Amino acid sequence: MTGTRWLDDDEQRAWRAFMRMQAQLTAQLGRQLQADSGLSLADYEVLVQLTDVPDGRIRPYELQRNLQWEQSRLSHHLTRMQRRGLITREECTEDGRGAFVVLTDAGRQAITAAAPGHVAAVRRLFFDGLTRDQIATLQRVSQQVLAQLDAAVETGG
Amino acid sequence: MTGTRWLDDDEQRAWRAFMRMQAQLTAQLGRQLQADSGLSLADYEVLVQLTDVPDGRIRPYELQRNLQWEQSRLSHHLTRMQRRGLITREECTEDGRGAFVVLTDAGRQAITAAAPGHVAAVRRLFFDGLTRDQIATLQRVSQQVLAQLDAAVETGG
DNA sequence: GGCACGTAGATGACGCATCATCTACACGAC
DNA sequence: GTCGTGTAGATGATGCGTCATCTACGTGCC
Repeated sequence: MTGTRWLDDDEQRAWRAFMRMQAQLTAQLGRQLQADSGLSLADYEVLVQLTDVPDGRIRPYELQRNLQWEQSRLSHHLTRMQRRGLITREECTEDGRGAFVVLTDAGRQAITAAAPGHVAAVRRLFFDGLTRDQIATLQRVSQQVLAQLDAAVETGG
Repeated sequence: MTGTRWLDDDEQRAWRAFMRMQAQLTAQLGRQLQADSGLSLADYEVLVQLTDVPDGRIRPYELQRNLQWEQSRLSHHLTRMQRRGLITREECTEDGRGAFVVLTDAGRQAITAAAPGHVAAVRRLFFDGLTRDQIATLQRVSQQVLAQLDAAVETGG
Protein backbone atom coordinates (compact mmCIF):
# COMPACT_ATOMS: atom_id res chain seq x y z
CA MET A 1 0.00 0.00 0.00
CA THR A 2 2.19 2.86 -1.23
CA GLY A 3 -0.37 5.61 -1.67
CA THR A 4 -4.02 6.03 -0.91
CA ARG A 5 -6.22 7.35 -3.64
CA TRP A 6 -8.26 9.84 -1.64
CA LEU A 7 -11.68 11.04 -2.73
CA ASP A 8 -11.61 14.02 -5.08
CA ASP A 9 -13.82 17.04 -4.44
CA ASP A 10 -16.82 15.74 -6.35
CA GLU A 11 -16.62 12.38 -4.69
CA GLN A 12 -16.17 13.95 -1.29
CA ARG A 13 -19.22 16.16 -1.77
CA ALA A 14 -21.34 13.30 -3.06
CA TRP A 15 -20.23 10.99 -0.29
CA ARG A 16 -20.86 13.42 2.52
CA ALA A 17 -24.22 14.48 1.13
CA PHE A 18 -25.26 10.90 0.64
CA MET A 19 -24.23 9.76 4.10
CA ARG A 20 -25.87 12.70 5.77
CA MET A 21 -29.07 12.34 3.76
CA GLN A 22 -29.28 8.68 4.55
CA ALA A 23 -28.76 9.21 8.27
CA GLN A 24 -31.23 12.08 8.54
CA LEU A 25 -33.82 10.36 6.40
CA THR A 26 -33.94 7.21 8.48
CA ALA A 27 -33.81 9.25 11.68
CA GLN A 28 -36.80 11.35 10.67
CA LEU A 29 -38.79 8.45 9.28
CA GLY A 30 -38.10 6.55 12.48
CA ARG A 31 -39.18 9.43 14.66
CA GLN A 32 -42.39 9.94 12.70
CA LEU A 33 -43.26 6.26 12.89
CA GLN A 34 -42.44 6.03 16.58
CA ALA A 35 -44.38 9.15 17.48
CA ASP A 36 -47.46 8.33 15.42
CA SER A 37 -47.74 4.62 16.02
CA GLY A 38 -45.24 3.42 18.59
CA LEU A 39 -43.37 1.28 16.07
CA SER A 40 -39.73 1.46 15.07
CA LEU A 41 -38.66 1.12 11.44
CA ALA A 42 -37.37 -2.32 12.34
CA ASP A 43 -40.75 -3.33 13.78
CA TYR A 44 -42.38 -2.04 10.63
CA GLU A 45 -40.18 -4.11 8.35
CA VAL A 46 -40.86 -7.27 10.30
CA LEU A 47 -44.58 -6.63 10.25
CA VAL A 48 -44.52 -5.98 6.50
CA GLN A 49 -42.92 -9.37 5.96
CA LEU A 50 -45.54 -11.02 8.13
CA THR A 51 -48.44 -9.41 6.30
CA ASP A 52 -46.94 -10.48 2.97
CA VAL A 53 -47.26 -14.13 3.83
CA PRO A 54 -50.28 -16.44 4.15
CA ASP A 55 -51.61 -16.83 7.71
CA GLY A 56 -49.08 -14.31 8.99
CA ARG A 57 -46.71 -17.18 9.80
CA ILE A 58 -43.09 -17.40 8.78
CA ARG A 59 -39.95 -19.21 9.80
CA PRO A 60 -37.32 -16.96 11.36
CA TYR A 61 -34.66 -18.05 8.87
CA GLU A 62 -36.86 -16.89 6.01
CA LEU A 63 -37.45 -13.61 7.74
CA GLN A 64 -33.72 -13.30 8.13
CA ARG A 65 -33.12 -13.99 4.46
CA ASN A 66 -35.75 -11.47 3.40
CA LEU A 67 -34.60 -8.73 5.72
CA GLN A 68 -30.90 -9.53 5.51
CA TRP A 69 -30.48 -8.96 9.20
CA GLU A 70 -27.98 -10.60 11.48
CA GLN A 71 -29.47 -13.69 12.98
CA SER A 72 -29.02 -12.56 16.56
CA ARG A 73 -30.45 -9.15 15.82
CA LEU A 74 -33.56 -10.81 14.48
CA SER A 75 -33.81 -13.10 17.47
CA HIS A 76 -33.47 -10.26 19.95
CA HIS A 77 -35.90 -8.13 18.02
CA LEU A 78 -38.51 -10.87 17.88
CA THR A 79 -38.16 -11.31 21.62
CA ARG A 80 -38.90 -7.64 22.16
CA MET A 81 -41.80 -7.66 19.71
CA GLN A 82 -43.21 -10.72 21.42
CA ARG A 83 -43.00 -9.00 24.78
CA ARG A 84 -45.04 -6.15 23.34
CA GLY A 85 -47.63 -8.53 21.94
CA LEU A 86 -47.00 -7.79 18.24
CA ILE A 87 -46.04 -11.37 17.43
CA THR A 88 -45.97 -14.77 19.06
CA ARG A 89 -43.68 -17.73 18.55
CA GLU A 90 -44.86 -21.24 17.87
CA GLU A 91 -42.83 -24.36 17.62
CA CYS A 92 -42.33 -26.03 14.28
CA THR A 93 -43.35 -29.67 14.15
CA GLU A 94 -41.64 -30.50 10.85
CA ASP A 95 -38.24 -29.34 12.08
CA GLY A 96 -37.48 -29.79 15.72
CA ARG A 97 -34.86 -27.03 15.70
CA GLY A 98 -37.17 -24.54 14.15
CA ALA A 99 -39.93 -22.15 15.11
CA PHE A 100 -42.62 -20.01 13.58
CA VAL A 101 -43.16 -16.34 14.05
CA VAL A 102 -46.86 -15.52 14.01
CA LEU A 103 -48.49 -12.13 13.57
CA THR A 104 -50.98 -11.35 16.34
CA ASP A 105 -54.13 -9.30 15.93
CA ALA A 106 -52.45 -6.48 17.79
CA GLY A 107 -49.54 -6.68 15.34
CA ARG A 108 -51.85 -6.55 12.36
CA GLN A 109 -53.71 -3.61 13.81
CA ALA A 110 -50.47 -1.82 14.56
CA ILE A 111 -49.16 -1.98 11.01
CA THR A 112 -52.54 -1.23 9.49
CA ALA A 113 -52.69 1.91 11.59
CA ALA A 114 -49.08 2.87 10.92
CA ALA A 115 -48.84 2.31 7.17
CA PRO A 116 -50.66 5.35 5.75
CA GLY A 117 -48.68 7.83 7.81
CA HIS A 118 -45.43 6.09 7.05
CA VAL A 119 -46.01 6.02 3.30
CA ALA A 120 -47.01 9.66 3.42
CA ALA A 121 -43.77 10.50 5.20
CA VAL A 122 -41.75 8.53 2.64
CA ARG A 123 -43.38 10.55 -0.12
CA ARG A 124 -43.03 13.88 1.59
CA LEU A 125 -39.44 13.39 2.73
CA PHE A 126 -38.10 11.43 -0.21
CA PHE A 127 -40.03 10.95 -3.43
CA ASP A 128 -41.85 14.26 -3.76
CA GLY A 129 -38.94 16.34 -4.99
CA LEU A 130 -37.44 13.73 -7.30
CA THR A 131 -38.03 13.10 -10.99
CA ARG A 132 -38.82 9.70 -12.51
CA ASP A 133 -35.35 9.69 -14.03
CA GLN A 134 -33.69 10.38 -10.73
CA ILE A 135 -35.66 7.60 -9.10
CA ALA A 136 -34.67 5.19 -11.86
CA THR A 137 -31.01 6.14 -11.49
CA LEU A 138 -31.21 5.73 -7.77
CA GLN A 139 -32.64 2.29 -8.21
CA ARG A 140 -29.89 1.25 -10.61
CA VAL A 141 -27.20 2.71 -8.37
CA SER A 142 -28.62 0.87 -5.37
CA GLN A 143 -28.65 -2.44 -7.24
CA GLN A 144 -25.10 -1.87 -8.41
CA VAL A 145 -23.83 -1.10 -4.94
CA LEU A 146 -25.72 -4.07 -3.53
CA ALA A 147 -23.97 -6.28 -6.04
CA GLN A 148 -20.62 -4.90 -4.92
CA LEU A 149 -21.53 -5.47 -1.29
CA ASP A 150 -22.44 -9.08 -2.04
CA ALA A 151 -19.24 -9.57 -3.96
CA ALA A 152 -17.22 -8.23 -1.05
CA VAL A 153 -18.93 -10.59 1.37
CA GLU A 154 -18.25 -13.55 -0.89
CA THR A 155 -14.57 -12.76 -1.25
CA GLY A 156 -14.35 -12.53 2.50
CA GLY A 157 -14.42 -8.92 3.44
CA MET B 1 -57.25 11.43 4.88
CA THR B 2 -59.64 9.51 2.62
CA GLY B 3 -57.13 7.39 0.72
CA THR B 4 -53.46 6.69 0.91
CA ARG B 5 -51.46 7.00 -2.26
CA TRP B 6 -49.33 3.88 -1.96
CA LEU B 7 -46.02 3.44 -3.71
CA ASP B 8 -46.27 2.11 -7.27
CA ASP B 9 -44.08 -0.77 -8.41
CA ASP B 10 -41.19 1.39 -9.56
CA GLU B 11 -41.24 3.39 -6.37
CA GLN B 12 -41.50 0.28 -4.27
CA ARG B 13 -38.53 -1.31 -6.02
CA ALA B 14 -36.46 1.84 -5.77
CA TRP B 15 -37.31 2.37 -2.13
CA ARG B 16 -36.56 -1.16 -1.03
CA ALA B 17 -33.31 -1.28 -2.98
CA PHE B 18 -32.24 2.05 -1.59
CA MET B 19 -33.06 1.21 2.01
CA ARG B 20 -31.36 -2.16 1.80
CA MET B 21 -28.30 -0.75 0.08
CA GLN B 22 -27.96 1.98 2.64
CA ALA B 23 -28.27 -0.41 5.57
CA GLN B 24 -25.85 -2.97 4.15
CA LEU B 25 -23.35 -0.34 3.07
CA THR B 26 -23.03 1.28 6.47
CA ALA B 27 -23.02 -2.13 8.14
CA GLN B 28 -20.12 -3.35 6.01
CA LEU B 29 -18.18 -0.11 6.22
CA GLY B 30 -18.64 -0.16 9.98
CA ARG B 31 -17.46 -3.74 10.25
CA GLN B 32 -14.38 -3.07 8.14
CA LEU B 33 -13.47 -0.02 10.16
CA GLN B 34 -14.05 -1.74 13.47
CA ALA B 35 -12.10 -4.84 12.51
CA ASP B 36 -9.14 -3.00 10.99
CA SER B 37 -8.76 -0.13 13.40
CA GLY B 38 -11.08 -0.49 16.38
CA LEU B 39 -13.07 2.61 15.45
CA SER B 40 -16.78 2.88 14.73
CA LEU B 41 -18.06 5.03 11.88
CA ALA B 42 -19.23 7.50 14.52
CA ASP B 43 -15.75 7.67 16.04
CA TYR B 44 -14.35 8.24 12.58
CA GLU B 45 -16.67 11.14 11.83
CA VAL B 46 -15.81 12.85 15.09
CA LEU B 47 -12.10 12.40 14.47
CA VAL B 48 -12.42 13.78 10.93
CA GLN B 49 -14.00 16.93 12.32
CA LEU B 50 -11.22 17.28 14.86
CA THR B 51 -8.47 16.90 12.29
CA ASP B 52 -10.16 19.49 10.07
CA VAL B 53 -9.75 22.20 12.68
CA PRO B 54 -6.65 24.09 13.94
CA ASP B 55 -5.09 22.61 17.10
CA GLY B 56 -7.56 19.74 17.02
CA ARG B 57 -9.82 21.72 19.36
CA ILE B 58 -13.50 22.36 18.85
CA ARG B 59 -16.55 23.32 20.87
CA PRO B 60 -19.11 20.54 21.22
CA TYR B 61 -21.91 22.71 19.83
CA GLU B 62 -19.91 23.24 16.64
CA LEU B 63 -19.26 19.55 16.39
CA GLN B 64 -22.96 19.00 16.82
CA ARG B 65 -23.79 21.47 14.07
CA ASN B 66 -21.27 19.91 11.70
CA LEU B 67 -22.31 16.35 12.35
CA GLN B 68 -26.01 17.07 12.82
CA TRP B 69 -26.19 14.68 15.70
CA GLU B 70 -28.52 14.83 18.65
CA GLN B 71 -26.88 16.74 21.44
CA SER B 72 -27.12 13.92 23.94
CA ARG B 73 -25.79 11.40 21.46
CA LEU B 74 -22.76 13.58 20.98
CA SER B 75 -22.26 14.02 24.68
CA HIS B 76 -22.48 10.30 25.40
CA HIS B 77 -20.24 9.50 22.47
CA LEU B 78 -17.59 11.98 23.57
CA THR B 79 -17.67 10.44 27.04
CA ARG B 80 -16.94 7.03 25.57
CA MET B 81 -14.22 8.37 23.28
CA GLN B 82 -12.66 10.15 26.22
CA ARG B 83 -12.66 6.94 28.23
CA ARG B 84 -10.77 5.28 25.39
CA GLY B 85 -8.23 8.08 25.23
CA LEU B 86 -9.13 9.34 21.73
CA ILE B 87 -10.08 12.81 22.95
CA THR B 88 -9.99 14.89 26.09
CA ARG B 89 -12.26 17.65 27.31
CA GLU B 90 -11.06 21.04 28.47
CA GLU B 91 -13.05 23.80 30.00
CA CYS B 92 -13.75 26.94 28.04
CA THR B 93 -12.68 30.13 29.73
CA GLU B 94 -14.60 32.51 27.46
CA ASP B 95 -17.92 30.82 28.15
CA GLY B 96 -18.46 29.30 31.56
CA ARG B 97 -21.11 26.89 30.28
CA GLY B 98 -18.94 25.61 27.49
CA ALA B 99 -16.19 23.12 26.92
CA PHE B 100 -13.61 22.13 24.34
CA VAL B 101 -13.09 18.76 22.79
CA VAL B 102 -9.41 18.15 22.11
CA LEU B 103 -7.88 15.51 19.87
CA THR B 104 -5.23 13.45 21.68
CA ASP B 105 -2.13 11.97 20.08
CA ALA B 106 -3.74 8.57 20.32
CA GLY B 107 -6.80 9.94 18.54
CA ARG B 108 -4.70 11.40 15.76
CA GLN B 109 -2.80 8.16 15.38
CA ALA B 110 -6.02 6.18 15.30
CA ILE B 111 -7.56 8.13 12.44
CA THR B 112 -4.29 8.33 10.53
CA ALA B 113 -4.05 4.58 10.70
CA ALA B 114 -7.71 4.03 9.86
CA ALA B 115 -8.17 6.44 6.96
CA PRO B 116 -6.49 4.60 4.07
CA GLY B 117 -8.37 1.37 4.68
CA HIS B 118 -11.64 3.19 5.12
CA VAL B 119 -11.29 5.19 1.92
CA ALA B 120 -10.34 2.03 0.08
CA ALA B 121 -13.48 0.35 1.37
CA VAL B 122 -15.62 3.32 0.32
CA ARG B 123 -14.20 3.05 -3.17
CA ARG B 124 -14.51 -0.68 -3.41
CA LEU B 125 -18.01 -0.94 -1.98
CA PHE B 126 -19.49 2.24 -3.39
CA PHE B 127 -17.75 4.36 -6.01
CA ASP B 128 -16.01 1.74 -8.10
CA GLY B 129 -19.04 0.56 -10.07
CA LEU B 130 -20.61 3.98 -10.58
CA THR B 131 -20.25 6.44 -13.45
CA ARG B 132 -19.50 10.14 -13.02
CA ASP B 133 -23.05 10.88 -14.10
CA GLN B 134 -24.53 8.54 -11.55
CA ILE B 135 -22.40 10.11 -8.84
CA ALA B 136 -23.52 13.57 -9.88
CA THR B 137 -27.17 12.52 -9.84
CA LEU B 138 -26.74 10.94 -6.46
CA GLN B 139 -25.28 14.13 -5.14
CA ARG B 140 -28.17 16.22 -6.46
CA VAL B 141 -30.73 13.77 -5.16
CA SER B 142 -29.09 13.81 -1.74
CA GLN B 143 -29.13 17.60 -1.62
CA GLN B 144 -32.75 17.67 -2.70
CA VAL B 145 -33.82 15.18 -0.04
CA LEU B 146 -31.78 17.01 2.58
CA ALA B 147 -33.66 20.18 1.68
CA GLN B 148 -36.96 18.36 2.12
CA LEU B 149 -35.81 16.99 5.46
CA ASP B 150 -34.87 20.47 6.65
CA ALA B 151 -38.19 21.84 5.46
CA ALA B 152 -40.05 19.14 7.37
CA VAL B 153 -38.15 19.95 10.54
CA GLU B 154 -38.90 23.64 10.18
CA THR B 155 -42.60 23.07 9.69
CA GLY B 156 -42.58 20.94 12.81
CA GLY B 157 -42.53 17.37 11.73
C1' DG C 1 -25.87 -47.31 16.46
C1' DG C 2 -22.23 -43.56 16.90
C1' DC C 3 -19.78 -39.71 15.16
C1' DA C 4 -18.87 -35.43 12.50
C1' DC C 5 -20.63 -31.59 10.60
C1' DG C 6 -24.07 -28.33 9.38
C1' DT C 7 -28.21 -25.50 10.41
C1' DA C 8 -32.03 -23.14 13.44
C1' DG C 9 -32.40 -20.40 16.95
C1' DA C 10 -31.56 -18.24 21.76
C1' DT C 11 -28.74 -15.68 25.06
C1' DG C 12 -25.43 -12.60 27.79
C1' DA C 13 -22.39 -8.88 27.63
C1' DC C 14 -21.46 -4.62 25.97
C1' DG C 15 -21.39 -0.49 23.29
C1' DC C 16 -24.69 2.76 20.85
C1' DA C 17 -28.92 6.09 20.23
C1' DT C 18 -32.86 8.42 22.06
C1' DC C 19 -35.77 10.63 25.34
C1' DA C 20 -36.62 13.17 29.26
C1' DT C 21 -34.54 15.74 32.50
C1' DC C 22 -31.16 18.42 34.97
C1' DT C 23 -27.38 21.89 36.03
C1' DA C 24 -25.06 25.90 35.12
C1' DC C 25 -24.09 29.93 32.97
C1' DA C 26 -25.25 34.09 29.68
C1' DC C 27 -27.95 37.94 28.63
C1' DG C 28 -31.46 41.27 28.59
C1' DA C 29 -35.43 43.81 30.90
C1' DC C 30 -36.87 45.86 34.77
C1' DG D 1 -29.58 43.19 41.82
C1' DT D 2 -33.02 39.57 40.29
C1' DC D 3 -35.93 37.47 37.28
C1' DG D 4 -37.10 35.26 33.08
C1' DT D 5 -35.50 33.10 29.07
C1' DG D 6 -32.26 30.97 26.22
C1' DT D 7 -28.06 28.16 25.43
C1' DA D 8 -24.09 24.69 26.55
C1' DG D 9 -23.59 20.51 28.08
C1' DA D 10 -24.16 16.15 31.15
C1' DT D 11 -26.79 12.18 32.82
C1' DG D 12 -29.92 8.05 33.75
C1' DA D 13 -33.08 4.90 31.84
C1' DT D 14 -34.27 2.12 28.28
C1' DG D 15 -34.50 -0.06 23.87
C1' DC D 16 -31.39 -1.49 19.90
C1' DG D 17 -27.37 -4.00 17.37
C1' DT D 18 -23.25 -6.88 17.43
C1' DC D 19 -20.19 -10.36 18.87
C1' DA D 20 -19.17 -14.56 20.87
C1' DT D 21 -21.06 -18.47 22.44
C1' DC D 22 -24.37 -22.10 23.41
C1' DT D 23 -28.10 -25.67 22.75
C1' DA D 24 -30.47 -28.70 20.07
C1' DC D 25 -31.73 -30.93 16.19
C1' DG D 26 -30.89 -32.74 11.23
C1' DT D 27 -28.05 -35.38 7.89
C1' DG D 28 -24.79 -38.28 6.05
C1' DC D 29 -21.05 -41.63 6.74
C1' DC D 30 -18.86 -45.41 8.83
